[in-house]
Amino acid sequence: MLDKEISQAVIGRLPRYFRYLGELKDNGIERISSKDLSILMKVTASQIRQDFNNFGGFGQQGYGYNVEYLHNEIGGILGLHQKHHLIIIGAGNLGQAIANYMNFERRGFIFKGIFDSNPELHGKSIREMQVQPMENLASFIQEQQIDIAVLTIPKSAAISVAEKLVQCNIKAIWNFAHVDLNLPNSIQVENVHLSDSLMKLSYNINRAENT
Amino acid sequence: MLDKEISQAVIGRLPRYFRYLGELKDNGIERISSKDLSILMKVTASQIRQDFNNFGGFGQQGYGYNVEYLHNEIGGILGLHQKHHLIIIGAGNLGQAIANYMNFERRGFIFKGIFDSNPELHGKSIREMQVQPMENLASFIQEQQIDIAVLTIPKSAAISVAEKLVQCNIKAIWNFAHVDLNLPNSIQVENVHLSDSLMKLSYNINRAENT
DNA sequence: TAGATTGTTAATCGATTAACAATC
DNA sequence: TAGATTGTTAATCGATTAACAATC
Repeated sequence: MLDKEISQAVIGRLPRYFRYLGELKDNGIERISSKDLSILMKVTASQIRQDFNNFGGFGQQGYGYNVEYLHNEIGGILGLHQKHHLIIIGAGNLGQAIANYMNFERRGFIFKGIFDSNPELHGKSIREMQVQPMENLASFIQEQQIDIAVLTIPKSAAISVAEKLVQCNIKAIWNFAHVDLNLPNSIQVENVHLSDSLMKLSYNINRAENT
Repeated sequence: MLDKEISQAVIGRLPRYFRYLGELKDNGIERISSKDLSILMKVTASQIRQDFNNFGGFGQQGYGYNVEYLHNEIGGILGLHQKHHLIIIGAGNLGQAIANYMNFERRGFIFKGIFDSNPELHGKSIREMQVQPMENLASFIQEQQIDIAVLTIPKSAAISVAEKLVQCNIKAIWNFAHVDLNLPNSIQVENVHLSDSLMKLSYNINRAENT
């Protein structure tokens, strides 16, 4: 991978390509042209070819793209060929949901532990893991070589916990708290702001009704 | 609201403005200039003014913007002054988490019911609501005037359920299933694809390590 | 009034789409 | 070979930023 910077617009589309290619592969489709894929995905064939060519030529003139090969390449670009160790901080409903929804394991995201500041939850078993107190956090991250922390705690706690995670040399934070984390650029942050998403939906309902 | 179409890029930023303005308001700040807000939010002042002026002039030269007024206006644009009735379909971990994480109520999204196809869950109580069988869906939507359905079911079920919802005249679907729903344009769909989000994070971890 | 800051037009930048020569 | 389809350059479109006159 060269260092020519890929735009986040392109990155944002890669998981969707990955998903469609996975489905094609599961259906036994061997090859597909950018044109056919564009019809399936409702985007332009131009965009598909431009996107892929950010990472090199995956296709063949007159043939198209080999589905399995391309699927695998995009998986690699997305970093899915490496294993990532992750922990969940916040054992409330959302934290438990994510722990249990570990379809992610299939993609190399290994659930290693769950933490909460509430003593009542300590020792409670979630997916064969006992909820740990926050005091264990630093040593656990180091010992278990944790890459990713999932933040499913209220925003009041999120900022200070995030700073603590940075000190523990975490690589990335998957942030479900409804607050912006201002962390060093070396820490990767991906936000899932559910209420923002719901408000967008609300806007679009409104707009549809008033036109 | 006029019909000059606002780009989704702008809409996507509104909830964040709304959040910051809410916090300023809670902190007793009365007014703010686009410049100060731009520093706080780490965007350009130009963008802020352009964004707001899509909806009309909310500020005053030489003064800036009144925080409370602007907060309220943006809330209105986002449709938060109306009440929305929502149901959750899929009473698994994620569905339960969303039902319980009903901070949303504060914004006018009223949780009215939860459904699941699994008979073992029927009657189970979630936030004082009993899980209902799918057979009740159509009549319930009509009687309770449900606007929004939250889909927290596996993708295998999501497409057929979504089609059923369309027949029931639902207005909008908040889709957590990892599949694209191809529905009529009159139905508003907002996707939350958690695994896409995690893959983006994975890409950025990778990129940070290889540069 | 003078200073501050908006609303808005113009300039720039980046992303998407179209076109086509290269080539399988 | 002829047809198909990529990789890539050029053209277009849209979004962001800069600039500044209007005005509080």
